[in-house]
Parts: sequence; structure tokens; C-alpha cells
Amino acid sequence: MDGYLEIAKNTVVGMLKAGNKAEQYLNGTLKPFDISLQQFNVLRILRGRKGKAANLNTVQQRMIHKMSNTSRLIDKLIEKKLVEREICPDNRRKIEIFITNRGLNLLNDLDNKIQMTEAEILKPLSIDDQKILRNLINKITLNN
Amino acid sequence: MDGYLEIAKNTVVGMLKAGNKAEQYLNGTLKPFDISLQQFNVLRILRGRKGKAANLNTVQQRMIHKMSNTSRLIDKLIEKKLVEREICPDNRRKIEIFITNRGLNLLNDLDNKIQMTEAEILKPLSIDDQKILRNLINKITLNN
DNA sequence: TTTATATATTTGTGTATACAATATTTGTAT
DNA sequence: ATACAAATATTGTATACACAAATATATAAA
Repeated sequence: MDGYLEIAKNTVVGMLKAGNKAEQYLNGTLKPFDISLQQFNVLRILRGRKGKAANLNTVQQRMIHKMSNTSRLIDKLIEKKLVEREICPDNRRKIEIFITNRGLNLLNDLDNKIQMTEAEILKPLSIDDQKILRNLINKITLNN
Repeated sequence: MDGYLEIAKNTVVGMLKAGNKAEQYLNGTLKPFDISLQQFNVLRILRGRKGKAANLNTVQQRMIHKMSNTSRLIDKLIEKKLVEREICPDNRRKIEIFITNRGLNLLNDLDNKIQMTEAEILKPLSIDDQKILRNLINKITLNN
């Protein structure tokens, strides 16, 4: 295998490892709070809508992991009373999902801890390197 | 949230998305061949040892996804006759794992397709950008 | 109005995964 | 030798996931 292909291979393997490391770290931080990274991300998506409802479709599109069974993930969040689900009155096929105060409080408690974890993950990089990395990665994930 | 933390957050989210995208693409390429990305990586690890056996411990350390049940993953590969397992004679706690000719042939068939998939994933980046990305990512995953 | 098609969500099912518990073998100290 | 601890791999179990099929509602066509 020549140089060009070798670079591509190493880059992709590195992407997988880096993503996995980030996932491990974040899940470790979230575990004591009994939610998964995916659940956490859904909560953050909902918080980002500032009270406005999100239907399942929208949530699914913004999720990091494109998963098929978002319904059941929402079920888990409802069990924990972190979100609420209502049938959309305009279009009864759709559902609307809201984050509860309890959900907002949980995110509030987690914010600092997650920031520290993110800093820990990126510790080997200077702030300038982080910017470069972010920009390169953004190019790759543009249409996702 | 101020600039510094925002950069870190976006970078980490980007890492997750990029890793996930790579995983999706690679799994898509592997699916017609009925093996998962993890199984494929184990096969590549074994090929890299050029006939020498690897014990399960070694494989586990080199795996991209640090998973606990490598035993069962190996079981799957054995079912498909892509690897073989023997008890290590020196230390009967250990097992030794070999890739079979069938496994080598499968990798051979896959090499081009995987290279094309890697190129597809990295398409938005110039070769120089790929090098930069690889170097930055390597810093992050150094001790993994 | 009935039929067909499209959209949105949920559910069934097999597989994968994490984590802990359990062997089994080896090494070490008494 | 015996007992205890460490290393290595396997298994039990609950949860998470992917993919496809099913359900329910809405829209369009005949």
C-alpha cells in the first residue's frame, strides 16, 4: 500500500478511535446521572429549542447517531420524567416533545461536568489546534 | 457559554459525528460481505501479524472499540471459518487466534472497496488537510 | 366516496454491547 | 504441598441498537 492510501486509512482509523474515545469519556461522565450520551444529546437538542416543541422527526435529524428507534429512546426519557410527549394537534401523525423542568435542571447540573470532560478529551491540543481540528471535521460532516 | 468552551464543545461533537459517519460508511461497505466493522478490524489485526498467532488480550488492546466481549466476536469469526482458535500451549489460560486462508482472501477482496470508502469519507479534504487531521487526531488518541 | 399513496411514528425481532460474575489456570507465599 | 492472589478468558443478563414490518394519519387521485 502506497503513501496516499496509507494516510487515508490512518486518518479514518484515527477518526474512529477519536470518536470512540470521546464517547467513552462522555458516557463515563453521564453514567452516575443514569443517562446515555444519546439521551443527553436529545435533551440538549430540546433545550436548544427554548420551549418550542420538537417533533420526533426533527430530533432524529439532529442526533449525532442516526438511530432508527428514537421512539424508545424518548420512552426512556419520559420514564425519567425528563421530557414529555404530546400528539401534535395540527397533524396527529406527529408527536411533539418538550423538555421538562427536571430535564433542564439535569442539564444544568451536567453542563460543568461535560465541559470538563470535553476539555479532558482535547487536553493534548492547543486552542488553535482545536480550531483547526474542528474546521477539518466540519468539512467531513457537512452534509450530515 | 463563551468562546473557548464553545470551540471545545463543537470539536467534540464533531469528533462524534465524524466517527459515526466513518462507521456508517464502512459498515455499509462491509454489510454485503456479512461482517461488521469490529470483525473486520480483528481480521486486519490478525493479518498484520503475518501468520504469528495473537492471543485474545493482544487483539483486545488493539481494537478500535474497546469491548468486553471479544470472545463472542471471535466466536462469530470462527463460525464463518475466517479465524481459528487454539489453546496456548505455554499458558493454558491464553488462547491463540489465527486468520485462515479464507479470512485472508476475504480481506483481499475487501481491500479495494474499503480504500474507496475511506477516500469517499475523506473526499472533502485535500491530501494535506488529511495529514493535518491525522496528526491532530493522533495526538488525541495517543494513549489509547 | 373509495382507493391509493405518502408521511410519521411505533413495534417485532435478531444481534451487539456493557458490565459483572464465574470459571480456569498460573504464580507466589506460607 | 496448600492456600491465596493474579491473569485470562468465558458466560449471564439487562440494555441498546439496526433493520424491517406494522400502524395510524393525512393527502391525492379516481
